[in-house]
Amino acid sequence: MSTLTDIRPTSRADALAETLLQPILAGDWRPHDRLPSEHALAAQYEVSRAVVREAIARLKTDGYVETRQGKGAFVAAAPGATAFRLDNGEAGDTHLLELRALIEADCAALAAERHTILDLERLCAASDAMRDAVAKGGLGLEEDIRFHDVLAQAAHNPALRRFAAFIGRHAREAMQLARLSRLKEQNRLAEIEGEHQAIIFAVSTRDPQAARLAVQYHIASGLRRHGLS
Amino acid sequence: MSTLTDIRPTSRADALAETLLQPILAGDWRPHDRLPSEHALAAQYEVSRAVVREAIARLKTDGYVETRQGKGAFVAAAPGATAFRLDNGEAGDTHLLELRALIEADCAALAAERHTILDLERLCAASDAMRDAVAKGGLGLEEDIRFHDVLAQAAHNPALRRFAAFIGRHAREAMQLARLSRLKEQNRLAEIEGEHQAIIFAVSTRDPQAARLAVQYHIASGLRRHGLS
DNA sequence: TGCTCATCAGCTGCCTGACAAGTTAGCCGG
DNA sequence: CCGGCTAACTTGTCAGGCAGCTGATGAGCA
Repeated sequence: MSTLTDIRPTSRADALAETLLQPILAGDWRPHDRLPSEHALAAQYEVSRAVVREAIARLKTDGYVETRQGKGAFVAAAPGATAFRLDNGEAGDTHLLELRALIEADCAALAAERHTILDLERLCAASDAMRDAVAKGGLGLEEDIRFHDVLAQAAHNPALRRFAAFIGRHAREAMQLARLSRLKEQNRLAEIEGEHQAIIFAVSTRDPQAARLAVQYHIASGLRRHGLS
Repeated sequence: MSTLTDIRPTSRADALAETLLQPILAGDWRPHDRLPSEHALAAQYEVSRAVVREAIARLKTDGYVETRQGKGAFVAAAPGATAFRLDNGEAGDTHLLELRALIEADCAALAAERHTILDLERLCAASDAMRDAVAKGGLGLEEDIRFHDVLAQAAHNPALRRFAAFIGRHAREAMQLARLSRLKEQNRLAEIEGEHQAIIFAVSTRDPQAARLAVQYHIASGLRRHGLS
């Protein structure tokens, strides 16, 4: 009945986890509903109990199901509430890049309001480090990441900073599809430097709106540089 | 050597996953490093291979390790990049509530630029539904969630909408600690209705800045109503 | 010497069967 | 009718084994 034994996209456990997730996402299995027992699932999908356990373990870590020894497995009260996951197909999505731009702009706006002297010094240092890296012939990718993290740090909101790092990493992966290295040939790395300076200036003048606009321009320019706009 | 067999915080697999996560987070195990084999880990921590497999499966779904059949398990290139997870202790954090306010404001700003007639109709319908629910003596919690989701939908960015739902759920959990039901006694549910109307108006006039401010005021008022500001 | 290729040890993926521990429902005796 | 006990579930854990894949080793050949 099942095709799990025939096609194997990844592993049996992954496939089964995906299969079991559907009724939960679709709402066919409501919160607090009991899932079939591991034994029943193993029989139904023609896999061993170990595979079922691994699939359920994955759904557990994602917060979709909860298990209690002796009682069974249940759909969690708030399915999917523990982790925010980006689909693989979503990488490279323009919506993802836009979300990153919004978050970074929020970081800049908050940074404009709350930054300390130390934050400004760190921002300048990060910008200088990137300029040096570019001057030495590198791409300055690590330094660019560092600059944006320092900006997020200046917003003084750890949750925001963590999410900015998370979304930024995915957005960068998406952009790498567009051949980062060719930026070097076109000598456009200097543009980035100038945009970073504009962000620092907007933040230093404690102008949230200007900081937001500076970041939005910076991200949009990045997309244009990568031919993604 | 190990205490896993003595104390059991949750399950052996959970405990082992936590144990194995530490060297990764601390940087002792660098990306692309190979983990000890399942057999070696089972011997080292005095558990069965099934427990080791389940622990590693959990680290896999969180994106900390990758496994390849015949080669072994390796620290992922970008540990923790696949899922954004909120610690339990973070619920109720003011930083989390602020992050939610930023995201909702972004939703409103985008909605102001991109909303369609249908979006406006849905917004009004959601607002009406909440007013009806309150009129009938309810709290209108479900309807309130619906209103904010419709607003996020009007931004026409699925990734943003998903994250808004994710962060909103956590923020609501945090606020429930502050006894939502006492809002009813103080007859403050009408305030929410008015603030929703203000958001709808700002969106309908296609004024991103006004929409952003309207949401920020709405969230801040919500915090004040719950005594969290 | 240098190259090719078969063999093999080790690893993960998966399976089977079993026991331990917790829960629940029903039966039985009072 | 009620309370306690048992039996039949459930998940958690264990042991052992086979299959498929990988990398290295070493024999054989040019």
